[in-house]
Amino acid sequence: MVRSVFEKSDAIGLVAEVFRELGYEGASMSEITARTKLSKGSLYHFFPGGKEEMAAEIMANIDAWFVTEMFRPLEEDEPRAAIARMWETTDSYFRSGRRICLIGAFALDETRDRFSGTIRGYFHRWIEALAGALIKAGLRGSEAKALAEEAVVGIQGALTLARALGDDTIFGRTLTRLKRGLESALE
Amino acid sequence: MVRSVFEKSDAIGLVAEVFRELGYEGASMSEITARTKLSKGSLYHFFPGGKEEMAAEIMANIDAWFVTEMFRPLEEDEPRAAIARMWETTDSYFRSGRRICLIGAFALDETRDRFSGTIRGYFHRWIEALAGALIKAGLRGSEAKALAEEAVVGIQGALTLARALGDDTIFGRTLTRLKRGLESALE
DNA sequence: GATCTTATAAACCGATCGGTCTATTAAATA
DNA sequence: TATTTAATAGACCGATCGGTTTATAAGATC
Repeated sequence: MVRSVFEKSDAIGLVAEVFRELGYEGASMSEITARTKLSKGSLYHFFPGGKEEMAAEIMANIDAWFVTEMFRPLEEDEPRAAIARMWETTDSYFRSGRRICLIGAFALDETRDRFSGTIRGYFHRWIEALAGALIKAGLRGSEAKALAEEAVVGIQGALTLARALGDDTIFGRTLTRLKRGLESALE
Repeated sequence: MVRSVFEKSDAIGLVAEVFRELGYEGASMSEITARTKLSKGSLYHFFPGGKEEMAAEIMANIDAWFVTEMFRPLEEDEPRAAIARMWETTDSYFRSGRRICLIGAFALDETRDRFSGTIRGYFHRWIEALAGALIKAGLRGSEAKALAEEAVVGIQGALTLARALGDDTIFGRTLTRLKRGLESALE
C-alpha cells in the first residue's frame, strides 16, 4: 500500500505527540517515523521545512486551539461562565496532568530561541485573557492581573510536578485550589 | 599546555550549565566540549559513562546542594527561620528566575525515565521538608502539606513562565506572593 | 482511458552523533 | 632521578542524524 489517506492535520497531531514525549531535540526523524508510522516521504511532503516546520505548525495549531476554546471565550463571553469553562478545558486538555504543555517545555531550553514569539504570545494572551475576564467580573486591574498570573503559573508548575512525581492527583488538586482562589476573590 | 588543573567538581559545574541551556538531548558532546573548553579526553576521564553519567552526577550534585542548603535546615533548624532562608536561597539559586531548574526540565521529556528516582526524590523531599517545618511552626498536617505543595508548584511554574515570557520580574513577584501566603497561614 | 497531482516508501547523502583510543605531558611517588 | 598516575588533546570509529532524491502508485481531472 502506498497511499493511506493521511491528511496534514492528522500528521500534526501524531508528530505533536512525539515532540511531547521526547522534546524537540530528542525527537529524531527516525523516532518520529517509527512512532507515527509516517514515512520520511510523507513527513517531508507535509513539512518541507523538516523538524523546525513541524514544531512551528504544531505550536500554531495548539495556539489556535487555545484561542478558540479558551482565550476568545474569556475575552468575549460572560466572564464567570468563561472562567468556569477554562478550568474544565484545562483539565481535559492536559489530561488531568498526564499530558505536558509542549509550549512550556519548549520554553525551557534553547528550543525557545527558535519559537520565542509564539511561546511568549501564548502565555501572554492566556494571562491577559483571564485578567480581562476577571476585570469584567468586577475585580480591580492590579488584582486581576496578579490572580491571572498566579493561575497560569500554578497550572504550569503543577504540570511539571505531576510528571516529576508521577503523581496523578496533584494537577487536579492544584486546579481546584486555584479555582477557589479566583472564586473567593470574586465574591 | 596539556594539563589545566581542572577538578571533577569544576567539570560538573561547567557541564551542568550546558545541560541547563540545551537540555539533555540538545547537549551534544561537541557542544559540551565547545562550551566548557574541556576536551573529550577530559570529559571521559571524569565521566567514563559519558553523557548519562554526567547528568547523573550533576543531578546528585544539585540534590546534595539542596539537601545541605535547604532541606536539612527545614528539617532540623528553627522552622520560621529556615523557611525565611528558603525564600532567599531559592531566589539566589535560580538567579531571580533567569536560571531554570534542571531537575524540573529533565522531568518533562523522556529524560525523566533515566533519572526518575532522583527527580521524584528531589521534589518529594522539598515538599516534605517544607511541610514538616510548617507543622513544627504550628500548622495542621493537611494544611502544611497543601501549602508546601503550593509553594513548590509555584516556584516551578514561575521558572517556566519567567523563561517563556522573558520576564525578569515574575519570579520575584511569585516568591513574594507565596511567602506571604505561608506567613498569613502561620499568624 | 490518459494525464496529472498527491501521497507514500525507502535508498541514499554528507554531517554529526556518542564514544574509544593513542599520544603526550604535568604532577605525584618512589 | 626514575617511575607511575592523572589529566589533556584530538584523531578516529561505526551509528545515527536531518534531509534529499527517485520510484511508485492511488485519486483527481480531463
